[in-house]
Order: sequence, then C-alpha cells, then structure tokens
Amino acid sequence: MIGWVRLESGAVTTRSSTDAARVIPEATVARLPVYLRALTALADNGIRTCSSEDLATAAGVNSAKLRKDLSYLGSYGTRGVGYDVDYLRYQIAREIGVTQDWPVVIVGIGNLGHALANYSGFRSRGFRVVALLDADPALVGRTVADIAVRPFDDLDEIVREHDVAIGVIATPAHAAQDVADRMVGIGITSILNFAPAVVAVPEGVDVRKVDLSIELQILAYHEQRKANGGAEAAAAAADGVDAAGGGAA
Amino acid sequence: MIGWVRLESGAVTTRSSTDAARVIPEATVARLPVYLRALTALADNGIRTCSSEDLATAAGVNSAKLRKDLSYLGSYGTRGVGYDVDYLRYQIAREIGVTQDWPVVIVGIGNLGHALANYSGFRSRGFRVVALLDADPALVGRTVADIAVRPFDDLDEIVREHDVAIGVIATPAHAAQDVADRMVGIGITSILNFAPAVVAVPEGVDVRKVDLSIELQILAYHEQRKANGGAEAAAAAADGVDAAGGGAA
DNA sequence: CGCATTTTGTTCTCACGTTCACAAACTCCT
DNA sequence: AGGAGTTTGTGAACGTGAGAACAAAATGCG
Ligand SMILES: NC(=O)c1ccc[n+]([C@@H]2O[C@H](COP(=O)([O-])OP(=O)(O)OC[C@H]3O[C@@H](n4cnc5c(N)ncnc54)[C@H](O)[C@@H]3O)[C@@H](O)[C@H]2O)c1
Ligand SMILES: NC(=O)c1ccc[n+]([C@@H]2O[C@H](COP(=O)([O-])OP(=O)(O)OC[C@H]3O[C@@H](n4cnc5c(N)ncnc54)[C@H](O)[C@@H]3O)[C@@H](O)[C@H]2O)c1
Repeated sequence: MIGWVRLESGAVTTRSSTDAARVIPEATVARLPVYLRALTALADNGIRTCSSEDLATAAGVNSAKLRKDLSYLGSYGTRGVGYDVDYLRYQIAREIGVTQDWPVVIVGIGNLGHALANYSGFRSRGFRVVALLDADPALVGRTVADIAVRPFDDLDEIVREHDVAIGVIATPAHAAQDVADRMVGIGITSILNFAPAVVAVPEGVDVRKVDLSIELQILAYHEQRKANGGAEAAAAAADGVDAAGGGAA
Repeated sequence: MIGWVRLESGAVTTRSSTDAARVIPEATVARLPVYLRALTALADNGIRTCSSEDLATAAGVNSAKLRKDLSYLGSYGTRGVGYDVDYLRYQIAREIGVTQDWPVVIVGIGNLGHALANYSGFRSRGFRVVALLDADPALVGRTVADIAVRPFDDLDEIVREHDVAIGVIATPAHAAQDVADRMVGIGITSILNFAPAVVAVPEGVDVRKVDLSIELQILAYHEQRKANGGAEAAAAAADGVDAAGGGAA
C-alpha cells in the first residue's frame, strides 16, 4: 500500500509484507496515546464500537486526521461500520509498546519526585517504578509510595538488575546533565526530563522534556495578545488559538 | 520587512510601522522561553555577549533556526558581533509577556498540586500563585507553601479580586471538564491541564496539556523500535531520533 | 439482487516549519 | 582607508503535517 522502502545505496532488501514500511510520523506517534486513552474511556462506558467521528471527538481531534493516523498502523476498521473498540485499543497498545511492562527509575525525590512516585497513572499504563533514587542521605531509607528511596550510586546495580531502559529526572536543573550522563553511561536510552535544563545526549538516546514554566510562558504570550486590543488581538484571534499542542514537543 | 498583512475581504487597515505584521509562528513561540532560559544561564555566568551559535548550543537548537526565530521579533543583534545578552533577554521577555506579573490559581491540591504550589520556578519566571483551591473539605484551611487552601467555590471571588487569567488544573481526570467549565465561566482564558483528559473550551480560550503518561508512551514506542533489531531498528535509527519535541507540541 | 446509506482509507493540495546558503553589515587589523 | 574576517538576517528549497474531498467497501432495505 505505502510501497517499499527505498534505499539510496545499492543494497536492496526484501521485506515480508507484514512489517511493510512502518514509518509512523512523529506527530502521529504523539497522538496515539491520546487515542488509546479515549478508547479506554469509551470501553469503560460500555461502548463496543465507534466511528472515526466518535473517537475523534473523544480525543479532541479532527476525524480526517484520526483516520489518517490510524491508517499508518494498518486497516483495523470496517467501512460502513467503524472500529471495534477493544480490538483497536489492543492494536494501538501493541504499536506503542505498552502491552509489555516498562521498568522505570525516578531520580530526585523532592516535591515533584514524591508526586511522581505516588502517581497511579504510571502503573495503569504499563510503566512500573522499580526504584527511587536521591543524592540526599537524609532522604535515603525513607519509603515513598511503598518504595524505599535508595542512594543515587545504586543506579548501576538497579538498572542492570531490572533491565531498565527509561529514566526520569526530577532533580534541580544544575544536576540534570550529570544525572543524564550517568543514566546514559549505564545503558538507559530514554529519558524524561522535568528539570528546566537542556540535557545533551549521544545519538540513539531519546530525551523528552516536560517544562511547566515553558507551558505557562506560552499561555502568557497568547494572553498578552488577547489583552492588547486592536490589530494584534485580531491577528491572534484569527489564527484559531485552540492549542493543546505541546508535545512537546 | 515582512510586508503588510493581507486582508481577504475589502477592508484595508493601515498600521503603524512599529507593530508591523507581528505574526510569530507557534513553533517559534514555543521556543522563545527556551532561549530566555538559556540567556539567563549565560547572564548568570557573567557572559554579556553571545553569537547565535553560542545561544543555539545553550538552547539545544540549530543556529539557523535560532536566528530565524529571533528575526520574527526584530533585529536585535549586531552583524559580526552577536547579541547583547541582557538586551535580548529583555526583548524576548517583553515579547512573551513575562515582564509583567501573571496571577495564577491552582485547582486540585493533591500530590501534584502540592508539588506545584512548592515550585519556586513559578515565581521566578513572572507567575504568582494567588490561590490554591480544592473541593475536599479536609484539605481546606491547611496551608501549603504559605498559601491557605480554599474551597473550590471561592474561585469566582478570587478570580475577580486578582484579575486572574491563567488557571492550572491538577484534579483527577473526571473532574477536569467541570473545573475547566467553571474557570471559563468566570473569565479565565488560559488553562494548563495536568489531568489526563481532553477538555473542551470555547473559541478564544487556550488550553495546554501536560501529560506524563503520553510522554512515557512516546518514549516506549521509540524504545520498542530500538529493541526490535533488524530492519525496523535501522529505520528508527535513520530518522535521527533526538526528539525533545513536545509541544507542542 | 440492486440501490441508498454509511463510514473507512487514501489521494491531493495547501500551509507550516526546518535547513541551507549567502548577501549585508559590522569589527579589527594593517 | 581598505581588506580580511565574523556573524546576522533572510530568501529559497525542501520536508512534514493538516484538512478537504472522494473512491472503495461494507451494511441494510425493498
Ligand atoms: N515542583 C514542581 O512542581 C516542579 C514543576 C516543574 C518542574 N520542576 C522541576 O523539577 C525538578 C525537581 O523539582 P522539585 O520541586 O521536586 O525540587 P526539590 O528540590 O524538592 O527536589 C530535588 C531533589 O533532587 C535531589 N537531588 C539533587 N541533586 C541530585 C543528584 N545529583 N542526584 C540525585 N538526586 C539529586 C535532591 O536531594 C532533592 O531531593 C526541578 O528541576 C524543578 O525545576 C518542579
Ligand atoms: N501525581 C503525579 O505525579 C501526576 C503526574 C501526571 C499527571 N497527574 C494527574 O494530575 C492530576 C492530579 O494528580 P494527583 O496525584 O495530585 O491526584 P490526587 O488525587 O492526589 O489529588 C487530586 C486533588 O483534586 C481534588 N479534587 C477532586 N475533584 C475536585 C474538584 N471537582 N474540584 C476541585 N478539586 C478537586 C481532590 O480533593 C484532591 O485533593 C490527576 O489527574 C493525575 O492523573 C498526576
């Protein structure tokens, strides 16, 4: 359907048709979890089938975009009928990789680290917090959310023992790069960074950042334009501000 | 430089040249706070002048992108020299609107609400938490970060008194839409939503969402592709995964 | 069965965002 | 003053994403 993968240099590989050209656009990847959440909500309400229009409404997107996104995964709907909620849910979960369990370590058990440790949405979505780490000796030994806080230097041991691939940084900004370097050094290849700092990582390691201040500043920018009446406000209104875009990136 | 704003229908408005065609792309708006943070870091290190290359490195972006982004604000650099750190910092802050103080209310003082209330990065970036609200009578009256928790029904009074434009939702997902509706009803026009739920708002209201689970699931997707060796991994590696894209998107 | 109706999957077009590449503008040195 | 060296600001090329529109496929009804 989408065609074969072109290779610029000579080598030509044949592929089984099952994994044909699976290059899912990044923008689509970022929306799949939203669809998954919407499907779960529908299933919880006892809905077994839905149209792209229904699901799009539940996910807060346009139905054309939804259908196009789903088409990258395959043809899991039925024309004239719609999608089977449970079936589609499973397919998306499998595509994202949340049918399996992902062990996660959290580094920096301060205000935010406490909240994260207590967050139930972690576990319910296929992520398991295997360790809480902090450099502060006063915190080590305390238990948060039934997990003992351990010294940061235990990172190596824990990552090896549980085969951890995902690390969360919730330390102050000045420590973020050091923590990231240690994580990468031990083989962690995905990092979620809550510290307001740019962390540099080698090729092959993914970093996603969550920055509250940036989100607020983006809101402030639009707010300022709304407040400044006249031409500027008109221009701001015209671009259909509805946002909820981040994601990131 | 950028030309006049074209209007599709007859009406032609003249503009003073000072606010000429200020249509800053959304992607640029999302990066301006990052530049601001990088400039602050440079200033803290005593650096008074920097090139686009320096600043780009500090902000974790490509220098061409940085220069193009800054060009939407005006010409604040000097060719052959670079940018004056303090001057550029002020210009960006003014553009975003963080030279003024933004009053903010936080609704839902659970795990996350506590962390947010204690977050110092709020205040230092031009945002002032004027109230903490919760529906739970057991929480009302307690003080968190020197601010008394007040009943959710005080929202109207507080918003009117402090002229609040920005609201933060940190309640469970099932309460998010109700809280948003109340906020919008009183005149809040910017919402930062931490609950994993789609909230619908009328035109003219901005919603940005921060969703930890989604970020982790995006990481899991890429992680899965890295793990699945062979063709898929090759494709994943080829698309230069370096992410940190949020935001926005 | 044939036809109207519904809804998906896909194609096409346009808008937006990124990156390259270079002229313009500035400094410094001789 | 003039030329070499820097660095900005921006035009143009390219790639990605969004949305409209529609053909293809399924259902249901007479
Ligand atoms: N609190 C919030 O709501 C919030 C919101 C957005 C972003 N953030 C950011 O998240 C980070 C954490 O915020 P917080 O309020 O929890 O801060 P915090 O000071 O309460 O906690 C930071 C924790 O990190 C630990 N730490 C410091 N250096 C370390 C190191 N090298 N290795 C391991 N642990 C180390 C400290 O001991 C402390 O327990 C900060 O960067 C902050 O800017 C916080
Ligand atoms: N804890 C985390 O680290 C974390 C991370 C990401 C997202 N979230 C999301 O943030 C939200 C809050 O998480 P939490 O862990 O703080 O939950 P929580 O249950 O600890 O706190 C929720 C608070 O909201 C209050 N509340 C409930 N309904 C309300 C209403 N209608 N009006 C006002 N207040 C109301 C409750 O009384 C409670 O104090 C949840 O939606 C959660 O999914 C939490």
